[in-house]
Amino acid sequence: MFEGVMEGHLGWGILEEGWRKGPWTAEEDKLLIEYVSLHGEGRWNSVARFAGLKRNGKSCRLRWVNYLRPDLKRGRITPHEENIILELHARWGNRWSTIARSLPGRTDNEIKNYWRTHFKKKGQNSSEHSEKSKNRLLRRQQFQYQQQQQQQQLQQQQQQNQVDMKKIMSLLDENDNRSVSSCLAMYPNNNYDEQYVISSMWNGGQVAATDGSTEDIIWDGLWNLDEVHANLDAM
DNA sequence: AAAGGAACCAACCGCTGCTAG
DNA sequence: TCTAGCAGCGGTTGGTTCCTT
Repeated sequence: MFEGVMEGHLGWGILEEGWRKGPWTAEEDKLLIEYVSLHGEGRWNSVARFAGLKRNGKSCRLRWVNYLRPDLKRGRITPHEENIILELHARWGNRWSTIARSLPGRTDNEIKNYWRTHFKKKGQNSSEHSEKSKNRLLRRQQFQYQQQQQQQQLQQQQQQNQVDMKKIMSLLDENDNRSVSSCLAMYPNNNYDEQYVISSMWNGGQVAATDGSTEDIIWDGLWNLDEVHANLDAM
């Protein structure tokens, strides 16, 4: 987001007591991802030593938890999630990490930010809420409603895909000698990503890229595997 | 088209609780 | 039991983007 622009900004990207501060660069992200994929989460203070990052453990943990974790959900908070946040905040107050646990893929930081921008201010000066901001809210809600409708359609599609996935998996169990492509051909409903995951799983998780850019594919694969795991958990 | 304000988001800080030695 | 180190949490800040006027 701030890369390049912020790099030269006074006070950002500087070294303080040997630690770099400010926005993360793509290179730093890459190092951190590599470190976590090798050593797992935790022992954040070792990251600097082993990954060659000039970041303290706190900063590394925060970057991973709030931005790099592969199971993070991107995009706006949906009205459904908003309801959950409201309900849980009423119950638990500002215990953001507790609330975040009920919203898979959302971070405490994200929820905290959302609450502050949407509800805290609303509560403070609800009486003086102008017509303008009401209209703005209305438009936003309309937009979110449309998004929700789209998401529901997507979910329906995914549910159908899950059924197909089950069938594919049982077929895989049933007949190890059958080719992946023939299994996939039987269920054309699945999208490319899911087909890719199935192929990866079939190949024992090994991923090969033809153009040499293995990294993106590997991470795409991890993303998709997470989704598959989530789907399997939900079954 | 430009200015101003609101919304969004990444990142830092300080504090607390846990745990190993 | 005490203490140091670490991880995690909530609060806050400040830059960017979006939207309205």
